[in-house]
Amino acid sequence: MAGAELSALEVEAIDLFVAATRLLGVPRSIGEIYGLLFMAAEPMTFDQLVSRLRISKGSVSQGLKALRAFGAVRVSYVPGDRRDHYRAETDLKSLVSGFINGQVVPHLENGQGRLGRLRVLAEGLGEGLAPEQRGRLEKLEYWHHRARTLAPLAGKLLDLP
Amino acid sequence: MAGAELSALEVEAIDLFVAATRLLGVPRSIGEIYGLLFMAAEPMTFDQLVSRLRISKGSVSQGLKALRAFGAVRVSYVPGDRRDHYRAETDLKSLVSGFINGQVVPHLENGQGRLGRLRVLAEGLGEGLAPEQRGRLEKLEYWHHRARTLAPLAGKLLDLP
DNA sequence: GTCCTGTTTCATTTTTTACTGAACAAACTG
DNA sequence: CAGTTTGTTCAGTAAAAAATGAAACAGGAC
Repeated sequence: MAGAELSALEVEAIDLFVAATRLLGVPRSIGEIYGLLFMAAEPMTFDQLVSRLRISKGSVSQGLKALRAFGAVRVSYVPGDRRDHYRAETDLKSLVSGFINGQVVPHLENGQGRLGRLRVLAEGLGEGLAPEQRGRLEKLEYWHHRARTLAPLAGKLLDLP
Repeated sequence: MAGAELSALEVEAIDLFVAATRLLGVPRSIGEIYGLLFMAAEPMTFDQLVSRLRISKGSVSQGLKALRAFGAVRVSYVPGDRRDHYRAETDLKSLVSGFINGQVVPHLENGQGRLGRLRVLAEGLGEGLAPEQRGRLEKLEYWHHRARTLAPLAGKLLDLP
């Protein structure tokens, strides 16, 4: 019933990606799934992930959903098999762009709303707003603009140097 | 005993920075502290932060420690006052560099170690390593190299466009 | 020295987040 | 069609992270 033990190589690779999830603030199980797929010589099925990683179906389902959402795993068609087979996307540019679009851009967008409200409050205060505060609000607008223009370029950046 | 209520402007600014902490994966209290300092017309003391934000001394102490660690707050000297006065650093380049150096670079450094172990394991396998796996390991080395060379440039990037 | 004042530390509690597993749905099979 | 396989959802639970507050500490002031 249980899948094969993980090899030392797989364990080490998974460990590396699990460490990366800390930095990125995504759940550990996502790192486990991506790590195993990354080292796999060929695409793996849902139940292989469950049995080899020994995590629940729920976690695998949620994890794959998230990974698909930002393009970090792809589904391969395998003739004669009804199950989906998953493989890791390994193009760095795609991964970075996917992450930015999935995790960062949405935040920037509702930052838009917050900034708007802040601007309204500031206008309401008129002279009640200290010059320092006015300057800070300008900084914020500038930061936000910076982030919004640079975010889409993050992937492309990897081409240049 | 309690500090003045937060103004609507302050609440909104704090809210914005608290939202940012989610994205960056740092504790909420750090966003509150930075947000309040950011909107403050002048530097604030430890106990002002405690009483106006109504969070514990422990949180303020830890939060300021972290913020100082990556250069997001500075301590101002105020003549005749024994207390430290804190102000927000608002130079975007400094903030970005500080964050990268504090949160990202350490991760990259111990990624170094993990990669080394992975390399050793791979060599031990010799022909037991599938060509796909060999390719993946090369990708990893490349990614890591990329990250290490680009990380220090992140701040400078903000000069250009 | 003792007494303040300002800050840090850390064991405990609270809150948040991620994981589990069983029930469910959809799609295929014979 | 009934039965099976494949994958999803979600309420409950477990684990991790953050906040609290009391105690300890540092360094002036007296």
